[in-house]
Amino acid sequence: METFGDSWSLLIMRDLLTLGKHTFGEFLRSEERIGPSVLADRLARLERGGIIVRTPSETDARKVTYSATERGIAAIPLLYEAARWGMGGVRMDTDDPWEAVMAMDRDEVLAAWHRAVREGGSLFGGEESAFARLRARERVVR
Amino acid sequence: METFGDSWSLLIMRDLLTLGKHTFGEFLRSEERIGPSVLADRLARLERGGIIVRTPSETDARKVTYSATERGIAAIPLLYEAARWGMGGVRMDTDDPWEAVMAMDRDEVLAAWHRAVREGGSLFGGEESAFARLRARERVVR
DNA sequence: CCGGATCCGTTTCGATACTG
DNA sequence: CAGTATCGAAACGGATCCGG
Repeated sequence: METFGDSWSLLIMRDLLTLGKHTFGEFLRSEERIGPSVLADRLARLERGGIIVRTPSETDARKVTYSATERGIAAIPLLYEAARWGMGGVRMDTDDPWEAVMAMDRDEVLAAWHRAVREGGSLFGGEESAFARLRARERVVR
Repeated sequence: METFGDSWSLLIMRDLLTLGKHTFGEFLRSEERIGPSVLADRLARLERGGIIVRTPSETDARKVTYSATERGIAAIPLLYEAARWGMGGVRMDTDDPWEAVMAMDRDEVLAAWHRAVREGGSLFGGEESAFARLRARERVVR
């Protein structure tokens, strides 16, 4: 609960789990403009907390990727509810992917999201995103 | 999402919705020792955000109570998931009421919790707490 | 008394510059 | 590109004071 009381940690987890960001630079270029020193601090904290893992590339020392541990993945329902609460039930932007997600079955969304992250993906990011798969499946069901 | 990135606001909402605290003094005497200036600031912010309402007593100006708006009540699922994540699936204290809650059906807990708060109660606080009712019902079902 | 404002030393932030 | 160094500005939080 300590970690999610900090807004930057929350944002990092959001970028990691919903947008599929993995590198220092990607987090740095987030919408909210986090400073590099603060980012480094929060990444270290999250790592110490067992929520993310830092894995430097063996070939190129400059390349470091961050990914969620099982404990980090377990925070997905929390992010889901945070997003739902943040939207406030208001239907403003029909092109917003979050809108589409919230219209789907909660359990199915969470299951697909979990699976995607475990396979190195995320909710929205990448070609094999949970969102893309859910949409494809939705089309089949109809 | 802004409001729940702040740990004090989060704690205030927790005290309000799970422990049934309603007054400045009660929040002040919370486990985490929030300072009066910060508390006043956060209460004002939450009020401006339409998440809580401040209602001074008409008879006694010293008595002021804070309660959750519909928007604040809508944050209950978020608190539920935060609590669940915070426990980390670990079974440490069998007397912990949160443990008992997590063993119950999610939908039923959320429904009872919502109802209790709307009636001026909370999850754990007070005689007519959602928890007390859920336990009573559980005993009947068996 | 109780809700809150004021004051003040300390911590944290965030932005830019810099290093390997 | 990943991360440090630095520094002024802001926020914190703890103690104390004030008004109804």
